[in-house]
Amino acid sequence: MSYAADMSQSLWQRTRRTVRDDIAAAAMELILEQGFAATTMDEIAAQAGVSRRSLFRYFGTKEDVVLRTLANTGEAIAEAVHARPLSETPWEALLAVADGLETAPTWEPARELAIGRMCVETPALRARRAEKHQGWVELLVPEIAVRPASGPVGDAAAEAIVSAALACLDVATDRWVAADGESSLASFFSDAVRAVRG
Amino acid sequence: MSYAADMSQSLWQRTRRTVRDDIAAAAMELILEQGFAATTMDEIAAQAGVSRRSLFRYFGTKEDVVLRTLANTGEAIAEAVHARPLSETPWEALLAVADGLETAPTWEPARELAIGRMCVETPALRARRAEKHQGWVELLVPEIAVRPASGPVGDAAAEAIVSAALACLDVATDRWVAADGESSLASFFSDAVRAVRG
DNA sequence: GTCAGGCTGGCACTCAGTGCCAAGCTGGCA
DNA sequence: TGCCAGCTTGGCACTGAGTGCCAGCCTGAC
Repeated sequence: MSYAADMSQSLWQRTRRTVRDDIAAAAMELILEQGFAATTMDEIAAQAGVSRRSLFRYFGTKEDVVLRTLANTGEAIAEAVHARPLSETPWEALLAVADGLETAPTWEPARELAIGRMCVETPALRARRAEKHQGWVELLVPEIAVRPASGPVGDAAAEAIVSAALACLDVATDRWVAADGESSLASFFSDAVRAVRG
Repeated sequence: MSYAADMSQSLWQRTRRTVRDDIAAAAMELILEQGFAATTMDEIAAQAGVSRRSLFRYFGTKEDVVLRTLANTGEAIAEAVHARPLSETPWEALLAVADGLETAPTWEPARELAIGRMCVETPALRARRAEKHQGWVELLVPEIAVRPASGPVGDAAAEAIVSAALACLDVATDRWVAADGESSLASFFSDAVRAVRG
């Protein structure tokens, strides 16, 4: 069944966020079937029952249609780090947060796996994901900079730590996707961190 | 004076690499003047004295025109790591290689700074650079995986180490660019690594 | 001299993304 | 109830990146 039918009627009454979600759901249906590169924004617009122009108002780029959830994830991670006791070192806090990631209400393994697979096979998506991660850095730096380590941490050091941690997350995600979601993402993450910190 | 005049005559006789370099030089002249986003591939082609179509044969994307040197850098780094004694740990080798980076014959601080600045202000370029770095990972992993650490290293750990190191390099590059090339890139890199490995 | 293979430029096309404008909806106010 | 201001939508036209195709030209081998 198509999304076009029911969405064309009640679109205006819905809140913006709901519309976004509905469009994204319709888009994912198409993209998972045809692949990211082979799906055009015109097709997505048609499937979602909105005009091409409006589609670009909701999602600035085609990549954002797939990766829209990542911005929220960045804020969620920052909040989770914020919630950790200040006595924890940066890495203790980050590892603890990673452990809790998969139990968050917004965590849907199937969706994350699908996105992960798509990122592996579509460099443009991977690049865009990296950009999003870059955005997370500035969210996370203030949470990390205040934490204790060997010596005062500071912004420069915090930025290095956060960037390295996100690199570990990327590696862990790739491994997790390659393993088809077997085992937990957190375990791959802690493996990566352990390797890096020796 | 323009590149168009002298290049339109002798273009065919030149070797492919030279042509690439000449095109890139002409392009950089334009891009540094107008900015990356405001410069079109048509303008670059005209300035370089080649057709738009041929320009796309030499550089698959607009970003590649600016970042073309990075692929070589990846191989150069891999070779440099290969040349380090096998008794060195991954991080010892990587730090040593970073120290030597700026004395390499291909290292031109002015160009690197210009590229770095452009990457800061143009997300698309930054994303593309990240993609290139991703390509370096597979070059570097075999060089790192054979090195000693606390326990056997292996590919998974090596990938994490290399990715984290490249994240440190990115942070270091940003700082170095922000400092306008004052101090050495290597010192920023070792600062980052020290912060990460605490 | 000629023939095959590779490089070149031109043309037309697809598709992402943007600016502009007119039409419609909504909530507030008289 | 009627009107007005502001926001959203959709349609249109446009720019610019990137690609496929083809025809012409140059080069090197025989």
